[in-house]
Amino acid sequence: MAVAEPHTPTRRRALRADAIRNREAIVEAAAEVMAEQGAAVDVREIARRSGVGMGTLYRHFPKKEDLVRTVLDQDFSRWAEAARQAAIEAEDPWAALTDFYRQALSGCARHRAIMESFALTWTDPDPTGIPQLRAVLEELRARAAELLRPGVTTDDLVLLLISLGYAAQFTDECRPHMWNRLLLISLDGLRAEHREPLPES
Amino acid sequence: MAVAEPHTPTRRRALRADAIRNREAIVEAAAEVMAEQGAAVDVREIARRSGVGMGTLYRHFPKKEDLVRTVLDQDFSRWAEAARQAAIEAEDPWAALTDFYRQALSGCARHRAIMESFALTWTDPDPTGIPQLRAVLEELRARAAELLRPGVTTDDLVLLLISLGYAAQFTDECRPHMWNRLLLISLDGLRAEHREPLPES
Amino acid sequence: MAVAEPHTPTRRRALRADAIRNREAIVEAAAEVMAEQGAAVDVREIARRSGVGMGTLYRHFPKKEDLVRTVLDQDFSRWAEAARQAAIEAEDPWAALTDFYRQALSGCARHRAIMESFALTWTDPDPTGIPQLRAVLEELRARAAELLRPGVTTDDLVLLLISLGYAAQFTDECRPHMWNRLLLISLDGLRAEHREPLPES
Amino acid sequence: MAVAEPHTPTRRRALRADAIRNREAIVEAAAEVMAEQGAAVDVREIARRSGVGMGTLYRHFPKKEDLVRTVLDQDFSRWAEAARQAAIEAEDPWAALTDFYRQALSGCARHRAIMESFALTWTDPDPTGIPQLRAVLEELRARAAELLRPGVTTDDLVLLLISLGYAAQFTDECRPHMWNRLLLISLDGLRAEHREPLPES
DNA sequence: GATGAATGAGTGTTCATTCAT
DNA sequence: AATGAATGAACACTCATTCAT
Repeated sequence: MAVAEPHTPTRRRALRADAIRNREAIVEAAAEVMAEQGAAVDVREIARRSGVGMGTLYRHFPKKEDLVRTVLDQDFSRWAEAARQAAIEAEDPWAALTDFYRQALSGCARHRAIMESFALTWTDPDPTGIPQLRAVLEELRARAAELLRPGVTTDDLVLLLISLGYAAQFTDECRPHMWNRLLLISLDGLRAEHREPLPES
Repeated sequence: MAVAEPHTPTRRRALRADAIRNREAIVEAAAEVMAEQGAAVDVREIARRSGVGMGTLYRHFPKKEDLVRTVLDQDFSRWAEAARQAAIEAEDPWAALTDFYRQALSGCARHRAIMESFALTWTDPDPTGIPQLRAVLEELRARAAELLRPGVTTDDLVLLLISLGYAAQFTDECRPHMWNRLLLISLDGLRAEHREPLPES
Repeated sequence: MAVAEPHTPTRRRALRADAIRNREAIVEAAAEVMAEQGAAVDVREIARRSGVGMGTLYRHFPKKEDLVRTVLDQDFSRWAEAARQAAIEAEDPWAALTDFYRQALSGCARHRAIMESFALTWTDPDPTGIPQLRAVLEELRARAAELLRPGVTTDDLVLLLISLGYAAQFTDECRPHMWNRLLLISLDGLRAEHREPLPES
Repeated sequence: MAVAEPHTPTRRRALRADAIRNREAIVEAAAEVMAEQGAAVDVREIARRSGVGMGTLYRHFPKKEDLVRTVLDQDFSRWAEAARQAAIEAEDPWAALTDFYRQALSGCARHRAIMESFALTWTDPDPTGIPQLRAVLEELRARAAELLRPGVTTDDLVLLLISLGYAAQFTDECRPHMWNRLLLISLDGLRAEHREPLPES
């Protein structure tokens, strides 16, 4: 009697749906707290905010590190993708660069943990994280090559992002968008009209 | 004025000398370890390195925060002063600006806690800390006014310092002085030839 | 007796067959893992190995203790029965005793939980467990009475078994069958030629 | 003024005396609980019984394992030494063996953790623990060589001790000293009059 | 005044047991 | 009935701060 089968996919699905909802609640809560306070959060706080017990949290993420990584991977990717989209929608190569930074920095300003993660992933060969970002910047640099001063590397652009990201972050509360000025200044410094060679790193 | 001192002044003096020596040892040790690891250090480590007991440390600094502040005030001042000196010794206003940043960033790269402290003192009205820095940059800006693009504020210069300081710090281990390139770029962006107005913050 | 069953017997039967299969799978898996690791196992591990969910496991055994007891009862009985068989197949009373111990100890060496259980069931009036064992040893003792030193009680034989069982267990990995020597020694100590009276317990 | 010196040994001593008292209280409490319940104790229970806070416990023993080891080393040594003394005071080689076992087993009966430790130290080359014990038994065996059946090894004697120790332990509550009977039996099995060769281990 | 031992709330993590689906 | 996700009380361990000597 197939009807009585307890292993029907439908039933399974039902359970999973609930679990997935919980998992998402956990990730969402974690993302929220981590954006506010960085990665050094009490797991209990995450559990509380997501409305689940400790066990549930640990069922989905056996180590705190796993959750942190998951949130970081997700938020970092979304953030990088949003910035990439902003670049794509721009009209010209320079606007692409500008819009990319503007979008990215706006994200940095709101997410402490993303900024913290740079320190961890800077030397990390993991294809997500910095490398993902570098790839986008590499392309933007290629497209804007003629507008950029000679010798500017992709690493320069990455470091500039991180650097301004930090500024964006901690001015965000008291002086939101003050970083926009710094961005404009720095980008102007990247223009081709500046011929002075950059020092070896 | 000895009149205000109760009991035998001599004894007091002797003890005070000792106490001051201890206090200095504590601050020195704290500065050392905070430069390496930032402000989130185990107080025990500081006591150990300074060769005093926990009680002595807490007699001088009732809260960890007190010690951290003291160290920060001191190191921040020294750091700012060193940068100011570099500026003073420069030949022209632009070199003064450049040398100031170079010296300051070199300091940031080696002192984790100073970087961390920006976040704390950014909004702090305390005359030491950021305001002290701002005063110097204000002067440098005034001297270089004609070379700077219109609309550049002292706050821009302060934020640029903090921003590059962060870059300096975390590239210092793997790519020392990579921040020099970023510095050159940003400063070029500050030159008077750029006429595009900066946005309101 | 179908008369006592409420509702539709057919359905019930079907379900029960399934339930029984599950129950057996649980017990089997539990037995396996308890032999390896003792009774202090994660219940999840048992559920995993038996291929059932936690709910099913707890439906059959509301407390972990219930499952442990069930497994112990079963494995203990089988183990005792195997030893009894070895005794039955022996040629003479002394060989019966020897073979019983050899078989039993060989079982102890391979089943951690059985050894652990002695501590629990030693004082347990439950007819399975120790009493079951005692009954067999009582019979073996009776048959070998003339070969045994005066005053040897069944309890002595039971305790000897447990004692050697422990030795068997923890030498099994590094020095398998080293316990055989101890068994021979102890049994020789039980021979009738030793007339020295045993102390009151 | 040397009188004021805060680093005088006397002061140091004073503090240490207190600390040592605490340390001893911790070890004592731990030994007590571990004798009752084995090594798997809640550290909080130890802290509670010794009347100190968690921090104090962890100051003296940075890891639970450290405390467990300390207690085990101490109690094992005392226990082994007590047994050795009993052997020394005996009148003849056989009595030495008997008294050694009696004393040792009496200790086993009262100390769960010592019994547990056998499993850990059985293969441990550490000079404390089993090897210490083996050395004593080696000597007792040598002295009683002529009275022992041929082929008895020191390892046999060690394993016999552990084996009977287990029996002693779990009969101690309900049937104290029942193990005395088993000891007599086993030792009789070791006597020279038994010529049957022991199997290879 | 100096010392460093003592304190205990808080942190990451596990696991027997319950419950919604 | 079966599933496995959810629960939360423990547990080992850390560290800013206090206190007896």
